[in-house]
Amino acid sequence: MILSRIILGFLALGPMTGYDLKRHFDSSAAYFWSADKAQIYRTLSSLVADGLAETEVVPGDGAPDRILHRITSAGQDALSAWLDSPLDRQSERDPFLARLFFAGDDRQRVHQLVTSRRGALADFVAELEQIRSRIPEVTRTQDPAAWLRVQTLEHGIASGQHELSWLETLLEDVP
Amino acid sequence: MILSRIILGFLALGPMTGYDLKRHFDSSAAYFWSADKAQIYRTLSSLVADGLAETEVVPGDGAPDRILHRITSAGQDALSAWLDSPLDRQSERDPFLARLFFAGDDRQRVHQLVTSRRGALADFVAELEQIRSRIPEVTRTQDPAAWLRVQTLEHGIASGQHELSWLETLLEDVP
DNA sequence: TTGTCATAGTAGACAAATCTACTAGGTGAA
DNA sequence: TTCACCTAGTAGATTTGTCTACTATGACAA
Repeated sequence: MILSRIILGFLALGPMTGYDLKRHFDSSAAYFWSADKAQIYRTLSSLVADGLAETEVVPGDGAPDRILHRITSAGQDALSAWLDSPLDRQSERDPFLARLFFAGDDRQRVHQLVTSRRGALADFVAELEQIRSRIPEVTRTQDPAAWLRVQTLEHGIASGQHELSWLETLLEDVP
Repeated sequence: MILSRIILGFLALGPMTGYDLKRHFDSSAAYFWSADKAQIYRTLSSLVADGLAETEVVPGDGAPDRILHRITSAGQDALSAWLDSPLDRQSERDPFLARLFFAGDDRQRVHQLVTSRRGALADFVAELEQIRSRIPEVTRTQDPAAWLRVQTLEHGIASGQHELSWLETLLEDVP
């Protein structure tokens, strides 16, 4: 499934441990995917079982061993196949919109809901901007892959801001 | 979980069958939630088991019976409790952004990916606009609950258009 | 008249996601 | 020096989600 392909995508950027991957999901990938720790480790195991990744144990003297995962050439092929496969219809799922849809005619409830979403979203956008600020400037010609990653991040920021401004107009209409 | 609350939200608008719910998920709820048919029926059973909904069998002479589900007062309470409970942190998941992030420096691949997303998204937005066009105009003072549902739909349309225009600029940059 | 679509619901298998709770050592602060 | 947090990984249970395949009937079109 998709999580395994995303993990392959990260492994293609360099070998890493389950813990490294978890940090990626919580930072650079936060605006397009999330993953549970247990799920990451389980998926790594299945990638190794399928020959799409291989492991190398880096002994941590005293500290727990690090299990580095490296993408294999079969893994590269699987990643490419995924990237080139047709997009299946996206099922949009937005828990906030779901609530708002049913919030009904209770002005107070709507106000509270919108305000708390605004707070959470503002925090999220701020986090993305933090991540953005730590990435050095690149042009498309210099490093197309890095440039593309920045584009997706900036889109995440822009669409967050777009929703924020919608929330503002909602709050004006429901004072 | 959330699906059960969304179903309660629909039942609060009027009693309906599993089939009715499936149609709602495929139309009016399409921009904020999707649900599998089997999942809907299973969730309905658990709502009844928990006393949050009750059933009434409407015999279809010849045709299969319709099992109408009606929200109970305990169900109303559960719905209210959900609407007023704190929003948990939203985990954004976007399979298209996930692919784009890893599409790397293959210009052709990026172009193809963006183009096909544009096609699918344009179709989706067109569907939402179709749904919008079938809803009569309401002002907030006339019917606040209906007005709010229209607002969420219009936000779905607007954010779709926002992404579409981003895809356009991407295509200009990656010709 | 055969086929397809819409209605209405059931059953089972399987895959994926989440939650909780562990082991185990290192670092830094109150 | 206790407590919390970070690193690194494992184990198990449970919940959700998805897919496939069924039973039935009515309506409509080729």
